[in-house]
Amino acid sequence: MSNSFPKEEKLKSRKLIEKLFSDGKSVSKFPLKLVFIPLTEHQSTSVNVLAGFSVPKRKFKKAVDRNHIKRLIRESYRLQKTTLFNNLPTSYAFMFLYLGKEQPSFIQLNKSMEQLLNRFLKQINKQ
RNA sequence: GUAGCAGGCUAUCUUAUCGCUUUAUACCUUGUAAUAGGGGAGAAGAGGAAAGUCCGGACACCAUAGAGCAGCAUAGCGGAUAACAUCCGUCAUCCCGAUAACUAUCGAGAUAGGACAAGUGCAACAGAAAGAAUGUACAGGUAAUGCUGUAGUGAAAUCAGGUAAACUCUAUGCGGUGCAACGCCAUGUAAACCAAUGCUUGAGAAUUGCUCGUUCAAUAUUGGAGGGUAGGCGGUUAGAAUUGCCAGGCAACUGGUAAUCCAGAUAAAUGAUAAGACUCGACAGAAUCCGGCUUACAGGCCUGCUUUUUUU
RNA sequence: CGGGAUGUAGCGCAGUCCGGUAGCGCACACGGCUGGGGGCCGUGGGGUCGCAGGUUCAAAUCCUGUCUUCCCGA
Repeated sequence: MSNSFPKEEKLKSRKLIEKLFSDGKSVSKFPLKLVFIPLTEHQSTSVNVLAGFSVPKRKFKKAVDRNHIKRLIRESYRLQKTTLFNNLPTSYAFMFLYLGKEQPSFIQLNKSMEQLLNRFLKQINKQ
């Protein structure tokens, strides 16, 4: 049950996304980059994290490739988000970006995701 | 059997676990009930090109949608179609191959294929001369003359010359904007909206590129409830639909009948892991919906024609 | 979803409207001026005009299709 990734946990609001890119901070571990921003109280719901995924069109011209990479990232996030939620004090909005130029394998992506989330937690705890 | 060409069909599969989108019965809770909330067994879930956006429609709104000009598109003839620049048939012209022999027949293919007997323009080099023109050599001819033939230049040389994928003319068609169209709800700022009345001006503004025409029009009073904002719902998938059979037609296609329901997302749903099979898997991801065209593309299957080999 | 531009020599551009010779600058090669370099002067080489097809006697130019790159609007 905890591994599911329903609609409510997806980042959908256009305003929130714009605010995320203008005011948000970022952590990166090649080939992934995470942009995040804390959610204010009235924005936060029962959900811990709102997450979105993006692959630039400039690097992957074919829609099939972009879709596939987004699916891989989403799958990797879905499998690892439980441990993240256990250590999070407040709610956040996430946007994952893919920076690489080639099609990744799921195993590589999974490792990168693990390291990326650890770096994120460290940065949070410093503050 | 082999190789090639053309056309059509197909587009890896199986199992388990975790997850995504749509739909959803039983069930649980509140409640008299309608209903509301929870729940989630099961079912369904990208393409032949979903692509390029090159044509044609459907559908929606705009009443300043009218008239004229301009502009754009099409172009043998006949048919199909909702419509088309698509498709089918056919004629003509051109090209290739075979037969046959200097002219036809057969097969395969290509064609933006109306008009230069309305006007305007254009034709490098060569050539006397490229269109209100005339001339060299030889020959012929005349009362006389480029009057006639041949040579020569050129893609084209006197003939109602060529050229319209040159302007143009003829015929036919085309209102504009596009689902982010458009309708509704919620939130909520503010007087930027609408109607009526009255007043002044006819300046200015609006529209399809232009003209005509048309419409609006400062401010004030009264009345109405509108305007902006991508937050949500509808539009949104049952259709010029698919499949089978029968009938009509040379064909494109049409009619009848039976059965079926076959994606509907909205930062945007198909993936991951493990195992197995084979021929080892190409190009590639729906976004309002259809009909075409074009482009990309591994393998497999079917049909027809041609080449060559073997057997009868 | 809609609209527009671009492609010509190694690089940057003109020529395309209105069809007949492909040109300019930088760079490159050779020669000269100088004792040498730089600089200047002269000469020269180098282009499938993105690709395919068509119209035409003739196409970078006209027409059709297609590909690449880039930009704009919602």
